[in-house]
Amino acid sequence: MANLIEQTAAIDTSYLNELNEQQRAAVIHTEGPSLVVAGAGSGKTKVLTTKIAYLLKEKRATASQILALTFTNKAAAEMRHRIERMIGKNVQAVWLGTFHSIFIRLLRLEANSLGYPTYFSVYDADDSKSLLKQIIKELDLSDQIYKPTLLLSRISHAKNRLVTAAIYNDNPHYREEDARMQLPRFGEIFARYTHYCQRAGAMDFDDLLTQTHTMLYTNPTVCAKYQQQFRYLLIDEFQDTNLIQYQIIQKLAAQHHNICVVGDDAQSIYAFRGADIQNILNFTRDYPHHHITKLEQNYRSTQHIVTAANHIISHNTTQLKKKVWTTNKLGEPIKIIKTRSDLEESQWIVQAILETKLHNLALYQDFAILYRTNSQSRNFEEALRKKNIPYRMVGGFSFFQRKEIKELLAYLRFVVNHNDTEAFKKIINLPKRGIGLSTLEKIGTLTNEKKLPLWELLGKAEDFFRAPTAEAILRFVAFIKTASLKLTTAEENAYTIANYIAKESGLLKQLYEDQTVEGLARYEHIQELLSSLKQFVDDPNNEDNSLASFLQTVALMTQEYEDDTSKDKVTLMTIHAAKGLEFKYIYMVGMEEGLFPSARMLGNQEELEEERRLFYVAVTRAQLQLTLSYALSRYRFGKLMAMRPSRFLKEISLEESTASSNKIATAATQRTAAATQFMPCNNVTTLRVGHMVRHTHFGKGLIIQLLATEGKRKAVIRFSNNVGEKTLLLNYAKLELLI
DNA sequence: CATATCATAATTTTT
DNA sequence: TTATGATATG
Repeated sequence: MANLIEQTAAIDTSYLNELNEQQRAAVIHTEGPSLVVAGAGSGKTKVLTTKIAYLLKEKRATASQILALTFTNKAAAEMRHRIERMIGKNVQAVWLGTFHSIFIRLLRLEANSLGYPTYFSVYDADDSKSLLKQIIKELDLSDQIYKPTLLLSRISHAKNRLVTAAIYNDNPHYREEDARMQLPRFGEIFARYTHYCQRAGAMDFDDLLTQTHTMLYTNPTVCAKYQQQFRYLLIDEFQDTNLIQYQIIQKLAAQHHNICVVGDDAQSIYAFRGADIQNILNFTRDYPHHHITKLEQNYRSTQHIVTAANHIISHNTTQLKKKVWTTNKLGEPIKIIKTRSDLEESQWIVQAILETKLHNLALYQDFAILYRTNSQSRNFEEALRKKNIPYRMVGGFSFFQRKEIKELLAYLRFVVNHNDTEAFKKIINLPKRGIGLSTLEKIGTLTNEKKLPLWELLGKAEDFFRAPTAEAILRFVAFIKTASLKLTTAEENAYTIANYIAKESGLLKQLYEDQTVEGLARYEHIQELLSSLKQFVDDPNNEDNSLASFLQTVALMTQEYEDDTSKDKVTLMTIHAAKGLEFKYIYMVGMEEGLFPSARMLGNQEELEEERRLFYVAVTRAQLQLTLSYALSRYRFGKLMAMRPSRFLKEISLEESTASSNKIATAATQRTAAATQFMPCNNVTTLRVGHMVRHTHFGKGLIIQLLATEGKRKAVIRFSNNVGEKTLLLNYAKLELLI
């Protein structure tokens, strides 16, 4: 017995000892509400994962008593991985996942009482927009004024403030607002959208939150069950939660009150989606007896980077008091690069990566190029390809958003849920069955007029359509029936059924016959989807390996997440996608007014401050070196536009060293701009033996040797005009590269 | 109903 | 510039 205690203690200290004082305080304070304000790079994930391990080992919590909510799938996967490494066993039973995925799990059990089928469909943003387009058409409105994207975001905001369509239409205040926005019929659209989703047995992303909220606030039995079960709640990225998420969390924690929220107000970048930094303040107000810990020591970045980040965020007026500091070394000053065009920018960055890699013996995976918008990636991709540099792009389109994948998934969805209208719209004429736009429109009107569910109406096709159309529809219906019958048989599983559907629908055949490169790739993708489905079915950790469960899981995979981070590649991504990550060398590109901060965000102070927080996030991704670049001209919408440097560049520093190095960089590029293809600056890594350079005092010279002593890089340069050979410190020498 | 051609809008960020 | 959607034609 004594032996056992000793052993446990030994294990505990070993992992708690890796924490600093504040981190440890955050971990061992398990009972009662607790707020952890975690600065960038302060070991937030470490605290969360250690805390879960601590709860399991020390507090004897069972895995299923712990609910840990993250914002992205990637964060959840990473946490699970780290916990498992820490305690050396599988922690599948811990309720660890994104808000949306965990809520789907809760909802599935109660869907019927909420008026949905158990295996409701999940509409992604495309489905929602397509549905809105249909509604706009039905109401005979112009999609120039009633833009689907705009409508969807308004609906989303309403829902996330707990405003349903019914509440919306009852409140004259909203109608006035719509009139002001020149969208007088928005309320009507909202109501119809809600109705159609319900009728299709489908929830959109926001419904996953609102329905969970409804379930917990209206069904005391269900609510009590989960309040009882979840002894410990942990919330990651708390600053990004919205009102509805916060209220759900509160409700779930109402019995045990063991709720630990971790966040950084400086990194709140999802206000556009309804996230509310006020939630952090609300938390301290709602739980007056909370425990608070501030993690302020940064372990990630150099002093230069931490200082710059602090300067940036100090320009925001709304923020919690916090001082991020580090004992890391000073590091390289932050570089600012000016180029003439977006093309040159990409070429310069790629060249700099190659040279930094050589000089510092770095790997490609140590580098990341960050940008504000996905559309900026193209130039960089081309430049990287030209130099044969391996790269990976995070975000953009995910595997599950490929056309062919969505098509097969739509088939599967429709087999599971016969009223999934959006899935139906995708597949009814794929492959061609002679059912076109007018038939589809007629089906839409009929479901409204006859008040028939889609599936029933299809079954009665003969009553409503001419013979050839009706026959085509009935053949389709028969096929779906056969496929869905297999769902109930024991010999079949999700994989075999999907296989059957892919083959018998003609989808696979159609792709197989397409012998173009793209066609072959699409065929491969389908095979890939099928094999991932097989994996899903065979996974012993999977409680529910039904086809429906697979579809719900996959619906939330909107971001590409690859496991092959092991491969040595340069990473390209948006700042949003970079959140939570770190790289030795960060290139933050496109630092231009109108691009970053985005022109759309210049409207008000709050939006500008969110852009600034976004910049803060970008800067704090860097461990060793940060390079910021901007171009004086850029192609946008196919037109060449003149650009000005971003206001954020002025905000990074009042500090001497950085400021002077900025001057150097800028000056050098200006002088060489006219003469060269490239835009070299005082980036010392650009220099090579044999290069001709110009020094401000000594004039033209030839580099005959490059040295590095005591970490200081020097160059031996033979100057013309009687100056002779000089050894110069590259950090200080003002050199201009001549090609 | 299917296909080809033309016009036009788009670039914020994501579960 | 590119991608998507509307329109005209077969």
